[in-house]
Amino acid sequence: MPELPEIETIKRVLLPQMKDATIKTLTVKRPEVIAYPTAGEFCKRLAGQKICDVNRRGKFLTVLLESGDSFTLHLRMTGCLLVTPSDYPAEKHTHIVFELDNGNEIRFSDTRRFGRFWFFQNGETDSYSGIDKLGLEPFDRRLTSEYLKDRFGTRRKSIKECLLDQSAIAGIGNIYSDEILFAAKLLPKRPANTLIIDEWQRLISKISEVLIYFIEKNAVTPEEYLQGKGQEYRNTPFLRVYGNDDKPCPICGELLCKTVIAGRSCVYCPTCQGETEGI
DNA sequence: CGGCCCCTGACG
DNA sequence: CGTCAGGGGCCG
Repeated sequence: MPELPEIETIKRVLLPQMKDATIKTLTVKRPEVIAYPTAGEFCKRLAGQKICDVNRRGKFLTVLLESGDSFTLHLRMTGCLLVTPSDYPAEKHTHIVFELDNGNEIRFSDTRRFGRFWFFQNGETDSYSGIDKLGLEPFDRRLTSEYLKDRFGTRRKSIKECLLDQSAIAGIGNIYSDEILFAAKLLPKRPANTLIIDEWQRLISKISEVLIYFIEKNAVTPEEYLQGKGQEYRNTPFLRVYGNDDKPCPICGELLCKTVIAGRSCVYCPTCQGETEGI
């Protein structure tokens, strides 16, 4: 469910609520959500630790502890993190509760239970979560048209798939790949090896533009975030194509089309994104 | 690469 | 009832 803009929002909302808090105890109700090392070890190691920072990398969050230990998490499709007063009613499917020394709790809930946590001791290398296989952050200055052309320029795979490839660019998912391609006026199914340098350039500039736009649109206060159960802050009204199939294109008014690319649903405007300009 | 897996819930 | 969902991993 959440992509880079949502993860960034979660980080911004939760960091001030977690920073400098100490984890008194924690409860893991579903051991399978702890991918490394084990649920028992996860609880034992984290109890008593003080939180000093939260970082985002792609769609991952890493919580840094004063000791130098850390834990990394990925929310996958339906994962949700909330900081709540300890007497706040619990969400269904709450799998981990961190009891903090400031009267609050960090709660992880996840309907589909795809989300995962990994714990690492100070100095231990994370070769488990997949965070080490991520490509460039979308706002990295090294993300240039040359970088993408080198990586994908001779490949036939669609540019939609290129955007979803976390080992090339980290953080773009199915919603924002559609939004970025719409903004860049490029057909999602275009094979990467047919793009000219100007088109790569356009794609690059729209990647950061669209993601920054949605990070801003998603901004919420901690109160609003909690009120919306960590879900409702997502500003679907601002999406221009995703979820709007069979509705008119916001630019030209033609009906948007829906298709499937690499097993993922994909919405685009055949006119604005240039159906006629060569597949 | 496609296909199937992990899960629950919403919707047709 | 079947299909689909914004995640990723694994398998042949």
